[in-house]
Amino acid sequence: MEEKYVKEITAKSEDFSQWYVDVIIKGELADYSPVRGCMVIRPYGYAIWENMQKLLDRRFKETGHKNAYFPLFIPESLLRKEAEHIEGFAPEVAWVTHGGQEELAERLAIRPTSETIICSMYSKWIKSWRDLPVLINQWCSVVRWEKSTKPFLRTAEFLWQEGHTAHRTEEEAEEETLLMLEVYRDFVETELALPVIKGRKSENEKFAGALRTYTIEAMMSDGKALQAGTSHNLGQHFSKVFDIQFLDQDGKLKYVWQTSWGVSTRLIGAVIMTHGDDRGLKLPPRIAPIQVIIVPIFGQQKEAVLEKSRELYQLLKNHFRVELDDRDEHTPGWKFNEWEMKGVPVRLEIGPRDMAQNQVLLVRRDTGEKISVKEADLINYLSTLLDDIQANMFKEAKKFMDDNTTTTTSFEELKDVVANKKGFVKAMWCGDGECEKRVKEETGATLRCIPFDQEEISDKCVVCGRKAQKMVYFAKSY
RNA sequence: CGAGGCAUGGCGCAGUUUGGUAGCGCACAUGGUUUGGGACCAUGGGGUCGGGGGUUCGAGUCCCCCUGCCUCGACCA
Repeated sequence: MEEKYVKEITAKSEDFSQWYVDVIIKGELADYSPVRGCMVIRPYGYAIWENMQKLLDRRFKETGHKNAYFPLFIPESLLRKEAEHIEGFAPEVAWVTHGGQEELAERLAIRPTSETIICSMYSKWIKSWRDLPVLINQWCSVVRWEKSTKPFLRTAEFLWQEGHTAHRTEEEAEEETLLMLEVYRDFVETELALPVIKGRKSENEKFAGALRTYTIEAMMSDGKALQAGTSHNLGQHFSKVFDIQFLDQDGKLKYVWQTSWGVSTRLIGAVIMTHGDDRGLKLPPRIAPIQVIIVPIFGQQKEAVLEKSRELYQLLKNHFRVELDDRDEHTPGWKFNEWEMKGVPVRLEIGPRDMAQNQVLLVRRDTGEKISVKEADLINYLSTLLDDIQANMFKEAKKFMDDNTTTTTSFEELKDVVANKKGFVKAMWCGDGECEKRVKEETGATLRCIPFDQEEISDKCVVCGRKAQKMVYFAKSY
């Protein structure tokens, strides 16, 4: 960076964590609240979430899902039914013990996730093969009493969606699990411009109570991995415990096969950490609350410029998410920094010089490039430009991920890369959880996923040297 | 939850060592001049020093407890 534009934000290179917090607070995405570990999502940050919701919800509907809402409270007995599940969540469940002054006969958990309460209803609703599949999604917040928190990435309460489906056969459930993983991949890559690795979680890393967990893993610009979304094939673990049975066509009583899948407001954190720079946030046009910010440069012709900028606003508002910053109390330069900090993809400057030539000046947030465009071409140009920015942001992020992915064939090399180079490490693995644990203990990196796109790097496990089963990704993660 | 650090107008900080009744920059308000990369002048408002307790004639400053935030680790979307 040739010049330091934004004074409020700590340089990324200086202190990545502080930079991240600065971008969120100064960019007015969120703020700390009086409640430990809980943040307030401010209007600008919430608008990003709303855009994400819209784009995701459309995809859910297109794949046949319907939204519903289940209770926030889960009776303790219900939560305890599936042993593996409660064991996984026990340390982070918040409990309600009193109603008013009276102590409850049975404690109520505040949902850390809704498998149990939803399953209890499914057992009531599902009787016949004709009732299947059940394809339900819920938008809600969940609570996990986290020990250490960080805005968007890990908070005690967070917003998410959780899909819960029930199927007639194992194959159908597996198909659904993979379909939703693909929906997530498509969503984050297309709309959030976040490249991801699609794959399966190891036994150690899978969801408590799942048969198999699939994941999309993204790389943040400090080289750490972030689990961006998960899709679980729950098998029949829950249906057996919650007695979700149906009478199949062959006259036999069978347990349903289930899935669950979710993404959360953590994705906002992923967008910040993947695309942001020293000037602040950089938002992909598809989810940016403001795609084009109009900044009038008054010069000596304040009234005329103001009138023209209002005209431009009217012209553009039916095509783009656009706002006019006609505040008088700030200079143009101040506004430039402000909107760059907030990640607005395109700035439109209009001043006396542009007016004289019937044009406007567009400035790209992603590259800083300045382009003069004739007013007559503006709408077409902008729509192409926004697509271009979206594509370029994905390309940049993809390049960063590729550049920071290293292939290793020895444990020494793996340790060295994790310690000194950061990023993802590709290596062969024998499939033994003990080798996985050794990597974690000796390097701090975890097995992020077993990618669908396999490569044969070598035939030996990077840890123990035994015959390798799979190529996997290791990385330090959030 | 373990180790370390921090907490003073909205934000960033000084004042704490050697207790004496709170200051600077930015931001904010009003008026004026300005406006193509965080403008300038003038005037003005705002804090009781994270919370509680203690020592003292007197505490932002010393002692104890609590809380929150940040970093690292353990655990997790």
